[in-house]
Amino acid sequence: MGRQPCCDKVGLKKGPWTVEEDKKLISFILNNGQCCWRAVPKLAGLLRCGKSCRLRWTNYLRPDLKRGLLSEDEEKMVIDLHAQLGNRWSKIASHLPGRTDNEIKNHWNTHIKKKLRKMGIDPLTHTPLPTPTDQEQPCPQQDQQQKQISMNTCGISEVLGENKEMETSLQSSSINSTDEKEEDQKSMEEGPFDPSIILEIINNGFCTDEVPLIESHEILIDPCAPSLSTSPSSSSSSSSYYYGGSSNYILEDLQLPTFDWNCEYANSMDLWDYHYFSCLDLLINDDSDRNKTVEHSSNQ
DNA sequence: AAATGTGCCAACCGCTTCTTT
DNA sequence: TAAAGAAGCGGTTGGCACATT
Repeated sequence: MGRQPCCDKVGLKKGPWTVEEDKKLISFILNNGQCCWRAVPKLAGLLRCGKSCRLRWTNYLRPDLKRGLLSEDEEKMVIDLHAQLGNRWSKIASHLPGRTDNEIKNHWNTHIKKKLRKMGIDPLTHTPLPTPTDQEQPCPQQDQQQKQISMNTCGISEVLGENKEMETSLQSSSINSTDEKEEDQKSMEEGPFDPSIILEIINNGFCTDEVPLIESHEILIDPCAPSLSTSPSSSSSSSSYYYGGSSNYILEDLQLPTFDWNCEYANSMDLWDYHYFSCLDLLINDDSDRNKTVEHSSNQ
């Protein structure tokens, strides 16, 4: 069967977005909401493919995005989720409000992977990387039983993390619905994650003193709990990272209302003027990266 | 100061999944 | 039920900024 790639059409622009294009896209979506991405470029007056518009919006322009590096807690969560779900970045992102799959994927590839390798853990399988000593010392069965106990009580990130107060185990936090249960079950069956590595890691010398074992009954399941950093005051010191940053402005500075745009709302001129000009001002004035993009684009 | 290497991330590409007809 | 189209997803790349030699 096969289809023509949507961006192969002659005359469509590629590459970094300009401020003008951003303005058009923001303006269009604020007025019309998100619908039918294929039609968006035409209706918004953009020489982009719908896919490109969707990506730009979801990964950069969306007002509910958090900017800046992932906090420690978020990182731990990503590690745990990755252990369960593998490279399903969108699933992982869905557990981290304000974060995009692209962002998490990038962070994984540039930071977490290295971190894990450095600690002797294979980021792909979440198992210890093979070492000569591993081969020499096969695990006695007794240890296996002990590992089995640990499997149910401890997430890998708790071992890896420097922060000692991991609030919940991933295994509880991610299971919110029947679908997810099934999915997670599937992931556990197929997935590479074998929590029994925890003891091996410990035996290899990783911060044994700092790893409290949590009994399964101690794990709190609160699907309604506020997610990390949903408000500036909701998380620990790490929140200042997001909100104190100089150039990562979009989410906070836009001060947009709960993100559920619809035409009626967006057509309110008062709101529109306020948000529109906030957007434009920020897009044009406040971010070095943005200017970078503009310069870059204008040089092309 | 210039050349080279490395890190990072926005954006693209193409495949998969979902929805509609 | 199958085909076609739209949207979503994950892997990869291009290019800029910064560090190192």
